[in-house]
Amino acid sequence: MSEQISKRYDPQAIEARRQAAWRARDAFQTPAVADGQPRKYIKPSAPFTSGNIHIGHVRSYSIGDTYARFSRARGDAVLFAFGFDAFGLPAELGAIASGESPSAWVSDCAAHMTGQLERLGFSFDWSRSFLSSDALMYRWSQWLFLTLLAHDLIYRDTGSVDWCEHCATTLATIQVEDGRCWRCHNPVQLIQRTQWYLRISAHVPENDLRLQELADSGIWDESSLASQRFVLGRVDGIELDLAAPDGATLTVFTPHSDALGQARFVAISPRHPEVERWVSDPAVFEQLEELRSVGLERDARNAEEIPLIDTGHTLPSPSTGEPLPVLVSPVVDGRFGATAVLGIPARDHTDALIAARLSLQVDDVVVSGGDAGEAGSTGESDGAGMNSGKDAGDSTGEHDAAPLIEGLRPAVRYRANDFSISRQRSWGTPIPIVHCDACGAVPVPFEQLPVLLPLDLKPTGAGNPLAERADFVQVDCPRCGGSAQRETDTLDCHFDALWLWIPACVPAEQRGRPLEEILALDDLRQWLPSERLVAGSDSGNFVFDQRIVTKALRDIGPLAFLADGEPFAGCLFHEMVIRDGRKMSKHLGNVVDPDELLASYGADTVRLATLYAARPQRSLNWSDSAVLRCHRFLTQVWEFSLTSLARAELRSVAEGADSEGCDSEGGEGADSEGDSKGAGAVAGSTAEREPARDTTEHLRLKLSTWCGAAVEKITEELESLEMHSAVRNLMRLFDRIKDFEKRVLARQPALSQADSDALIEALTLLAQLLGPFAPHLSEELWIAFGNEADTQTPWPGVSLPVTA
RNA sequence: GCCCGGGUGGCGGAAUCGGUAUACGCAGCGGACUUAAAAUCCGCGGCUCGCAAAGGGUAUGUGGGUUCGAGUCCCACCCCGGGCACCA
Repeated sequence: MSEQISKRYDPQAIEARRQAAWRARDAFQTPAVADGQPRKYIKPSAPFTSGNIHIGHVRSYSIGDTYARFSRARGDAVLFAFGFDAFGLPAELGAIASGESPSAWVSDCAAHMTGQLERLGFSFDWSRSFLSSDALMYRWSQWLFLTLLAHDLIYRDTGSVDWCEHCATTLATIQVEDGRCWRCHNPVQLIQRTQWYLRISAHVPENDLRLQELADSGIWDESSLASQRFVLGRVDGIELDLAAPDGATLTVFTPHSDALGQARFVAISPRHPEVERWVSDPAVFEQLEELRSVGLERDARNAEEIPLIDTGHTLPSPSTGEPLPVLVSPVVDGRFGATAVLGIPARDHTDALIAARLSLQVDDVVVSGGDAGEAGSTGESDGAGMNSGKDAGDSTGEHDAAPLIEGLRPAVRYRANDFSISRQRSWGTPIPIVHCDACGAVPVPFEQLPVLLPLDLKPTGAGNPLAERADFVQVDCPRCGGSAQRETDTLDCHFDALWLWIPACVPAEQRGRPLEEILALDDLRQWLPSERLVAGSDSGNFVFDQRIVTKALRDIGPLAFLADGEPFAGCLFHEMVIRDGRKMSKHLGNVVDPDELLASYGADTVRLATLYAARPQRSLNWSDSAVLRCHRFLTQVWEFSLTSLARAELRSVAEGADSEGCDSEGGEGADSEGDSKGAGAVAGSTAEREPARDTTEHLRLKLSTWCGAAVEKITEELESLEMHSAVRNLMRLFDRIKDFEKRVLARQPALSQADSDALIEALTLLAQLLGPFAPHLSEELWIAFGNEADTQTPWPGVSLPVTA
């Protein structure tokens, strides 16, 4: 075997050989789970079909793949597969630019990216990959839409969108340049439209509650938890009911339970269910309507700019009875959700700014740095927590030491809001709704799914190509049979993502079956929940909403087997790859091209470098020095291993005949043939004479201790996905192995048989430990060291069952 | 404005529980090998005073604090990056 392998490290040849072998033995096929075998569904992020893998993908999948390979080596059943997120605006723009249909564009992109990912050696089960734009996939989005709609978790409401009159189309934020259309440069206007919304509020408190369980489980990474807390936006405080002179009451909230006497106004969210009761004046109502239709300008979010409407009504202060003006402002939404709050300028920075705009008389403004109102309580969940009176000793709360106010009760508010899921675009999942003049909005019956999206759409940027297709739009009403029109809005990709973590659990050959049969599949159930999600830190919102919808589907029934309604048992959000301290972008010219790196150094080096350069939770500031370091490391491991192996083989050839046992350590008088440099060489056919006394046993013991420590440490680090430390320990182990040889040779001219055996054993262990990190090199060395080819290399100390 | 990260040599960055700051690599300098170059290997490198050696002084964004001891913990501040819901 070893003659076939060049001692020079040639990653291109090695990687081509290994990848061919993996394909031949279908190495990453998802196994059927055996009784008692741990199963792990490792969920990578779903890349958008942009056309190219970028270095951030390499980082993300290197972490996930290392964990997947480690898990297989320990004998776990592993499901590691993904799908492309193929719907969305960039696909339309790509199709416009290339003159293709979006479906052709995304399938070209997916094919190219798949080739890049295979070249990188990621161990995905490719038989399970998919595009979210496949009808077999998006019918699930339609099923989900109808299911949630039937349980009142989807509703219609109005919202505002950017509209270009000239192009007769809705524009996304990135299509608006300085207030003008990207295509025709005419001014953009905001218009009101009916939209579909996802109601998350019913499950938000449970998402909060479960967060503590996830934290206790220990397999949710701390920064992932923090991001979930941030999206949740929990604020603890108190609430009470205020009654206006005319009898109308309003429940108001505040986090500043100890400063009620310093309340100076009441602010209501424009989305508060009872807001209209407080805007009786037609002029004020008009302002409210305008506020709702215009939405929030990006630069008008801060307290100095944000719209305020004075309703002219007042409510009595909870402690003094003084009248407090009642305002309507979206400033409430961004901090506490669609609720009503007390404005306490003396304690709250934002409230102080608003009071200043209203020229309200305020007591001494003592704004504490803590500003508990901001939902920044990402630390401990009770960071802003204060049961009434908890902070009463605070010097700023002296005004109303403790007049007990009736009806005061602890309360919680969440910033997480319902969101719009419909888009006026042609390249998306069609919303399964038919609009009938007689019956209104009628859901398409489940058995008629999927509502197929025409594949030959040619978007131009103007109008809505889907709405212009009579063959799509004109249908009979499912209820009355009369003539009707299909909904021409499509679902936002965010909505597709709510289900898309599940299809990888369904074997490809089962995917065409009726939906209810797939939901009953054992295959589907045994892999859920996913053992670990590995995704970019920008996925926080997606994951939050996946957690919401999983709970909804548990309650409705399809996912009832997930008792806690959590899709991911564990989660790691990694940070992005940057360069020169900046996010990579073509504009800045600081993009790293994975293809070039692959051509120069090979996949093992590139993967190892992304793992080594920074801990996953930190941004990786790209520098070539990490690649050079890793390349040198792998080169040296390769050459040192094969050279040592060749010497050991020479030794056994030379000694094979005359020495009785391979551990024979007899012999006297050191032979002085070793040369000063590669002294480990066994000189020709002259057998080395072993020294009379074993002067290197302590070194072998030390080496063995080092090996044991490395296995222990690296195993722990892989379990907690601390890849950067694991790589450092691999490098350290290699240094120690080299050091062992150096020290032995400082004492005697050549390695004894026992030294040689110990060296080969340590190098074999190193090859084994490298498996999850540099899988191509690892497997070639593992075979070179005489182990069985074409099987999964086991983790040290693990014996894998022989699979037929 | 708000949220989350960061700030250590010429550069990327190490430093487990608060215990020899600057591991490892890049660049640089010196050497080996070579006709030469490239590649590879070995050695030396925080700054500063000192011809040099020996030996001092000083240093982890800034200013305080806790401690026998702080890159690490606490308080205040400065600067940089990322995010802030029709991009995914």
